[in-house]
Amino acid sequence: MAERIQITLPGGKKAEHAVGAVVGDILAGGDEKRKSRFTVAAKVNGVPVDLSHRLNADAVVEPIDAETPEGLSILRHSMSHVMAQAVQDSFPGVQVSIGPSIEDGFYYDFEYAETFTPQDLEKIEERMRQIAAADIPFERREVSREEALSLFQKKGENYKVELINDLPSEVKAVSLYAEDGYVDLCRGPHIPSTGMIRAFKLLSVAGAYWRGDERNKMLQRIYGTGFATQEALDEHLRILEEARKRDHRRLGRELDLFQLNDEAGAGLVIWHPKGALLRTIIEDWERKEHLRRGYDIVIGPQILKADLWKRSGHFDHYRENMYFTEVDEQPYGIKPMNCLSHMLIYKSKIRSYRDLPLRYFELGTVHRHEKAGVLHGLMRVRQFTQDDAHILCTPEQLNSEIRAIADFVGYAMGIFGFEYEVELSTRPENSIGSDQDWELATRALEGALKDNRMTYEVNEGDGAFYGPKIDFKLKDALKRKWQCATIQCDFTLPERFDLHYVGEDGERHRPVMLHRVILGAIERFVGVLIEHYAGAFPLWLSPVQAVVVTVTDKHIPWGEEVRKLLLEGGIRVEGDFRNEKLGYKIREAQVQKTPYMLVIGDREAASRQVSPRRRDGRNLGSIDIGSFIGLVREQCEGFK
RNA sequence: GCCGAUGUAGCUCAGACGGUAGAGCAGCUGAUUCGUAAUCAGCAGGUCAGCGGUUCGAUCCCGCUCAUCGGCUCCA
Repeated sequence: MAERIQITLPGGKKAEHAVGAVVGDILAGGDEKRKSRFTVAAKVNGVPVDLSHRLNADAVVEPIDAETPEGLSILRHSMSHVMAQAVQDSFPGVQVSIGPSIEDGFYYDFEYAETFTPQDLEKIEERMRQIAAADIPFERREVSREEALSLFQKKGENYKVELINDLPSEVKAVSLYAEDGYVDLCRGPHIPSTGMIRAFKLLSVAGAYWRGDERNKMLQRIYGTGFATQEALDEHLRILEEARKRDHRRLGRELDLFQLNDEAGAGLVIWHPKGALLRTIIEDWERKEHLRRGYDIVIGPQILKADLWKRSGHFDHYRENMYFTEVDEQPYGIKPMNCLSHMLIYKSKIRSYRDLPLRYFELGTVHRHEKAGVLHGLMRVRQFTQDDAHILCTPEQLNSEIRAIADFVGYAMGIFGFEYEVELSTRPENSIGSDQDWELATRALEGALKDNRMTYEVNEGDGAFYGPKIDFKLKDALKRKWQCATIQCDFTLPERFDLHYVGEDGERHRPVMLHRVILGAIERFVGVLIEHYAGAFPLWLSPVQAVVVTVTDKHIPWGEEVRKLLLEGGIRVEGDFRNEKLGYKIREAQVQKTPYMLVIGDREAASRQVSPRRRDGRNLGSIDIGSFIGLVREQCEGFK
């Protein structure tokens, strides 16, 4: 006879669960009125259990709150169960697979002969609301593997059967979750009952490989999102809408920065004047900063003989992603990376330890044959320019070089207005190179991070095949993460190209090579910048910093003169002298997110001044041209 | 590459059981000369993504291709 225990649910409601056999995991919160953490008074068998250990049957019940990440994740995961039930209720013949919570919501993967449509999603949502309204308890039951197996075999749930069969042999029992007759294989934990499900929305259907393996069958994945409260859901949907408005593909067209044209080819960016100017501003900044930090600027050719790519190992490891061509019946590879010419520069003479470190910097344009399905605006393209550098140094210099790069990244992120996170990726499965080299390189990277007192996460086995790496992920205004800077340690290429330097001892030694980028691909970085600033770039980056706006035609002569004076003063300025009302021209400049609008009317013509209006709507009153130029320069120097 | 959806004017989108298409904004022309987010009027604008098939006739139905969008896989 199972002992039964009474649990207090949020809102004071009582629920009874059997200890051991049936245990509901408790989610507190979820009640709109409760903002503070809610404590559930419940113990099961008196055993406290870590919720991360979800196979433990004697679960209990630490207070969880839907406003904490764990609580929200449990809520969403429970929603995915309810969705699965709703789908199976509405569409007979659907097989379920798995349905976890994810960063912004949840999903569940289904196999079904028909394709789910947006109308189907509404139907499923409706059924979910019914299940939620019925306030059905989630009940946990432990059964033997065999029992579970026969249950799901009988139901024809082949994916569940596969999951059970693939459990490690020492697992003797599995847990089931049931809601009023509906049973699913799951580790839990879940909310106590479906009544806590209030705020959710199904968002989209997409294909997804079973178990994430492209050799497997593709299932239909339904994505949804959910929150403890309607307000939180509304806020999330608002952020999604905001992200849509900031989409760099949309703003790129509206601000006339670039185009992606299918006549030109997929993944090939055509930069319009303003976009090209923005890029140029960034590139000029890069050159200046690299020279300041002791880098040498170099330039290599776009194509190199195929033999060279064979020697570097790219032909073996990267051929699928390379473009090839032929010149005078000789095969050539179009560069997907910039390292090779840098190696040849190093090899062009005998190097002494006194020459090291050598830092070769190239704004290198590369071509990579990315699969058609992965192309995305400026974020994933087939031709792009990296702010690439290769540093050749002695093993002893590794630490200080890596630290300097990390500092450079931090400086750059500050200048462009981003926060960032750091990840260290270690040796992958099929890597090349000796254990000793990997050890040295990994220690060097990790040591430099520690010496710089940086916090970082470790991604085991996520490094490049030739060496470990540090990745920097920047965070934009909407908290989305983007890969930008990376530092990769490489012993292989110096080996393959037989690079050496003459040491203090007069002997030949092998240098180490660091591959690194700071902003990464300029294309992607511009895309991220556009979305981060929603197109309203800081003054120093704005392709057009000011627009001269005349009130009527008779003010054009002074307007022209102002524009000329500003151009001479180094300001990126345009004139809008069209026969339109002032309000119309202000609106247009505003939509274009131009930092300054200089209104020229009777007053300004008489006093030979300008009246700047900032894009935030503030008017600065009438000031002299010289003062305005000084103002702009000062802001630009401070990267404002 | 895979699953699904989509492709109509520069942009956002209507539309016709198969009989070669519209609206707003943008553009152009004219009027207007105006003080900080949209002045009025007129005009022009389209191989309905491309190629092939079915049909008396295809932008619409079918097939292929290309591209885009949402994901998956990939990003050494």
